[in-house]
Amino acid sequence: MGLRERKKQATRRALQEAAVGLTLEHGLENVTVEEIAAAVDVSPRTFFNYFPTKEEAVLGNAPLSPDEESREVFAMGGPTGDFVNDLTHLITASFASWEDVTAHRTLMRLRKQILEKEPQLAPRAFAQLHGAEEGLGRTIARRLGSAPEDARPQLIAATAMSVMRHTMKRLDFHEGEDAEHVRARLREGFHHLSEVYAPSSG
Amino acid sequence: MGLRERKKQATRRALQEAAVGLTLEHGLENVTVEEIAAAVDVSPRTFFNYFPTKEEAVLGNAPLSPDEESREVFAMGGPTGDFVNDLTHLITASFASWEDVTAHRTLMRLRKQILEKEPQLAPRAFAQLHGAEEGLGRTIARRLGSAPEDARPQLIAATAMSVMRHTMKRLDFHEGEDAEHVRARLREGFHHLSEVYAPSSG
DNA sequence: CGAAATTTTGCATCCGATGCAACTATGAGG
DNA sequence: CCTCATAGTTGCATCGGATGCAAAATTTCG
Repeated sequence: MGLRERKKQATRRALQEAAVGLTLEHGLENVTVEEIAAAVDVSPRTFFNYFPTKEEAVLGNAPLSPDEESREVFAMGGPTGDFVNDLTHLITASFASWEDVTAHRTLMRLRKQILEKEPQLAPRAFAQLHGAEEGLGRTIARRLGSAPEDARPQLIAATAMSVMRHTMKRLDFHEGEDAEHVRARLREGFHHLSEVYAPSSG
Repeated sequence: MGLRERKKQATRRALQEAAVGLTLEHGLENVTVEEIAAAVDVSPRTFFNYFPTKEEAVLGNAPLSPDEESREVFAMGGPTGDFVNDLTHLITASFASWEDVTAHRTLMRLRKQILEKEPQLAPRAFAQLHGAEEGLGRTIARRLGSAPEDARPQLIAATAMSVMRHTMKRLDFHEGEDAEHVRARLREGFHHLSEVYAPSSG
């Protein structure tokens, strides 16, 4: 990787960290793009060459869609044959590089703190998960062999994302949390659902 | 109701309709607050006396939380004794006045069209449901007698909101859709979930 | 009618965001 | 090393959303 590319990565990272740090310190509304840019010693205009909005610098914008191979495996009935368990594999495959997430645990933790302090940002954070929802529904439809007008796959995708969201909310991004750990938590969540929503369980 | 109050309601309604109409016609980004205000023959500044943001005029801001009595009934094990069925009652009670919703079917339909055409607005629309989630979780916790550290009520609330969202997406806001109709659709949704997430159903 | 309360409005201002053109740094080839 | 092409940075102008404030205008009520 050349000098040019390295500098870009460094600037990007620095802007994210400045955005996160300043937001935690003063609150999102009391931090201007001008300040963030100044902290990194870059012009305000450059900030917008890296991030389309201030919020995106604060929250990050992980792409969040399972790779083609994982989708194919899931659609064909794998990897284990158990629907719920396979679903947890598909979901965790969404983190294009889970190592990346764990490598930046500190940043993730700070972002979690921000989300707790600034509820206005929550919708924007959901938008990422929601973006993946439709595609997830299509993959589920393939596995189930559903007719196109069957609404169930989308429903399953929507609730699965809820479980994912619920699970992520309780992650603390420390060492122990690898993909298998997350899958275990997801399985727990799905299990709770099957208990609660079973007929006459109240 | 005095003249003053009536005029306010009229202005509010007119602004919403102008916002919705212009947005459908030209797209959200191509409609300015100035234009919306001009269409209602009101100063731009006045627009912001009614709505804090342009988006809120377009999407509306129904409060969306069940009334105290409905929460109490649910927490105490009613109204039917079946958990899932009672949950559908609690959720539909969230529409402080369902009549209001049905009375403005046209506006609701237009908003639905907007949400399909302008995906950027979806997160903001979810925010309303998300706002109700935590409170719903607490009510569920009361009914289940859960310990405070039990995460299940929040999980149930989150997925219930997903089912609600999924259901609302398929409403078309015509005459037949009263609260009981919606509850039936919700029950269907919950039923699908119990089937799918049941152990070894793949 | 006239005073009090409430709304509307204009004005100034801030800040996020975008397009554009000039400038600067990097990378590749002779 | 120098030069050119390319990519990235910067300043500038501009737009539009949003807010605070104080001066009109309007409704309410005595």
